[in-house]
This record gives sequence, C-alpha cells and structure tokens, in this order.
Amino acid sequence: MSPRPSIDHIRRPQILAAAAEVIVERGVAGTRIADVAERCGVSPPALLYWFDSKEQLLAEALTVDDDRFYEELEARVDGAAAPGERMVALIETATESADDFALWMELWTWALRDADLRAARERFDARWRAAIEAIVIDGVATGEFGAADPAQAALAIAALIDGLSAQAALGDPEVTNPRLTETVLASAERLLGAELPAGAGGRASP
Amino acid sequence: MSPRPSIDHIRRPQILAAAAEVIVERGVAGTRIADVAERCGVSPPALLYWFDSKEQLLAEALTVDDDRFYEELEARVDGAAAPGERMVALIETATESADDFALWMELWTWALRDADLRAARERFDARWRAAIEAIVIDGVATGEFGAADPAQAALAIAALIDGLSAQAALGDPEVTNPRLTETVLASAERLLGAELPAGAGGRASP
DNA sequence: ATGTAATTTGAATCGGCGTTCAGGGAACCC
DNA sequence: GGGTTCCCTGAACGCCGATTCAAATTACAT
Repeated sequence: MSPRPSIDHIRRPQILAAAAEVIVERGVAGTRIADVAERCGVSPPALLYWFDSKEQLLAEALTVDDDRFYEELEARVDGAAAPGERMVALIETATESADDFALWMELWTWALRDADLRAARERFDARWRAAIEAIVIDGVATGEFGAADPAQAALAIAALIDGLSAQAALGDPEVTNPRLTETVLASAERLLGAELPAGAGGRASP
Repeated sequence: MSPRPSIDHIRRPQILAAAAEVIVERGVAGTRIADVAERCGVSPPALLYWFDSKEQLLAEALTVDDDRFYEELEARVDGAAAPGERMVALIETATESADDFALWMELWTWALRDADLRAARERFDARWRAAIEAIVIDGVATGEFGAADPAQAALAIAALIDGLSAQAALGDPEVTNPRLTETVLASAERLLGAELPAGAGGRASP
C-alpha cells in the first residue's frame, strides 16, 4: 500500500494485464473501468491517472499480448532446424492455447470500427504470415516441401489456424484442442505437399 | 405513419432487418435502441412493444440472416450436378460477399458469453460443415476427388473460409475479395486432391 | 356509432458508469 | 524539516440510454 510502489514501467503493464484478463472474462463491451481497478486493487480514478480514457486503456490492452506471443513463437521455432520441424513447432505453438484466442476475437470485432486497432491487427498479421511464408520458402528451396506458392500457402495456413481457433474458443464440441492441432497439421501437409515430422505431442497413428 | 400498418409477420422482421443493418454499421456494443427505432421510423418504445428487451432484439437480429444464406447456398449449389462443380459453387457463394461477415464476427464475439447465441452458432456451423462434407463424400465416391477424410476436409475448408473472410471483412489489403476466392479454391484443390472446374468468375490463368 | 383490442408515442424515471475535482499521504531533494 | 513532485483516493457530477407509464390514435367488430 505504499503510495509510490512503482513507476511507469511497472504500473502501466500491470494495469494492461489486468485489463486483458477482465476482457477475456467479460468482453470489451462488458468491461467497466471499475472491474479493472478492482483487479488491480486500486480505485477507478487511479487508472485514469495512467491512461487518458477507458477507450485508450482497452485498446492498448487488446494488443498487449501480441509481442509475448511472438517471443514464445520465435523461441520454439528457432529450436528446430529443418523447415518441416519448424513448421510443426509453429503450428503447435499457435494451436496450443486456444483460450487466448478470445482476446483476438475481441480485437477483430473492435478493429471493424477503429482505425488504430485495424492497423495494429494488420501489422501483426503481416508479421505472422511472413513468419509462415519464410518457413515455406525454406522448405521449397530444400525440396522438403513440394512446389507451392509460398505466399498463398502461408495465407491459407494462417487462415486455417484462425478459423479453427475461433471455433475452439467458442467451445465447439467438434473442435477440441487436439483435433484442432491435428487438423491443421494434416491440412498443412496437403497444402505443402510434404510429410511433416511428428511434433512434441505426437499425432495419433498407432 | 398509420398506427396499424402491419402485424407480427411484417413488423418483427422489419425491425430485425433494421437492427442487423445498424449492427453492421455500429457493432452490437454501439447499437442503441434509438438507432434501430430511427431506421424503422418509429419511436424507441415501439421496439419494446415487439421485443422484451434490447438484448433479446439484438440476439435475434444476429442470427436472422442465417437462413437467408442457406437458401441462397442451396439454390446455387443445386444448380450443379458434379461434386467438383458443386464445391466451386459453394465456395463462390460463401466468399462472394465478405461484407456480411462482419455480422458473423459480432455473433462470434457475443457467443463467447451468451449460451443461446453459442448454441445457435454451433447449430449453424454443424449444418454448414455437413453441407461441405456431403459434397466431399460424393466426390470421393465418384473418384473425382482423391482419397481424403471427408469430415476433416470439410472442417478445414470451412475454417479456411472463416479465417480468410474475417481478414477480408477487416479490410486487410492482402486479402481482397478475388484473392479470397482464389485462395480458397486453390487450397481446396490440394486438400481434396482434385482439379476443380473453373467457376462462374473464372480463375486467373491466361 | 360505439366498444374493444392492438399499436404507438411523448414524457418521465432510473440506474449505471466514465470522468472530474479537491485534496492527502509518501518519497525525494535540499 | 520544509517544499516539491508523484500517485492515489472519496465523493460528487453529469450524461446517456434502457425501460416504464399513461394516454392517444387507429382498426375492427357489432
């Protein structure tokens, strides 16, 4: 309770993390400033000391996880050398935690009407697709993947992951988390014209 | 302005259509009862005469277009006989109007926290996947498509369409409407192990 | 004509929530 | 140890928007 527990570098991220949590639970539309404040253990006006308005706070919270995801992705993908292994690592990283996807869906919906959020999402997606495409180009060059338009294949794989993750996040009984990963891997094999190595989880095949 | 312009069978659908329009423009979160009333040319309390609450009205509006989509789909798919042609018709119908997808994204986001909407969405998606799967089964049976797990292929194609449509709806410059259709068609060919016939639009290949 | 039910309205109510305001306590500097 | 700055609080403000209510207007039956 010390009145000066921290500075910008501590307080702001702490608030943003709390906001992201509340958004996942209640949605952007249902998130009140008081909810975020309560989770931080402070009073509502305290948040407005750090952020100009609720809208700005939530907008920042919606994009705060992006970099964290990227760091994890790079850490796991760089652990593999061959394109096939890297592709599997990428797919598994992206499909492992379908819960986080709720935040993405909120971001999408708000991006429909907010130019800044739209630009932020676009930037991230371009980066994401580029990461996939790089692996595809690599695999095609080594001959490990069959010939394919790398840009188109990357776009398709990214879309596949998005579409399936959305359904998993919505709790569709047909799209459980293992089946999500399995379907993306199997589809990627066909899209890339390649056999992908078994990943950490190991696919079902007796 | 006549006080009895219509009965249930006219008034309710009219209000729902207006609500859907407003939702596309402003989002569910930004839609006020007064907005919908204004678009109908009536006063706000008039809407509450036909619907118990704003929440109920918007929930119904979010799912009102589903059947219309299905009717158009069946009309166009039934026009073709061979599985390949039917698949192309289905894909073109689904990817043609990416604008409507904004309503879907709103539905998804609300379905995250509303059990009724979640169930409605699930029902529709099951129907949609079944329609795709039926074509795949057909194509595998006739030998027109290569061997594939029909359920998995249908799931993948549906997810692909969802993921790409979302980006198109968000105005991603990399995902224009023609490229959306083109990518789904090309990916479907690989997923199904088949050459698909050229559709109405005719794919780019000089 | 007149009574009745259906539909709509203007005005009022009511609660909720973002934001503002006027301080107040703690650390840091001198 | 006094001033300054930073971070925060409780209370109050003000607005917006859903909902309610009582009354009005119309259609229809008789």
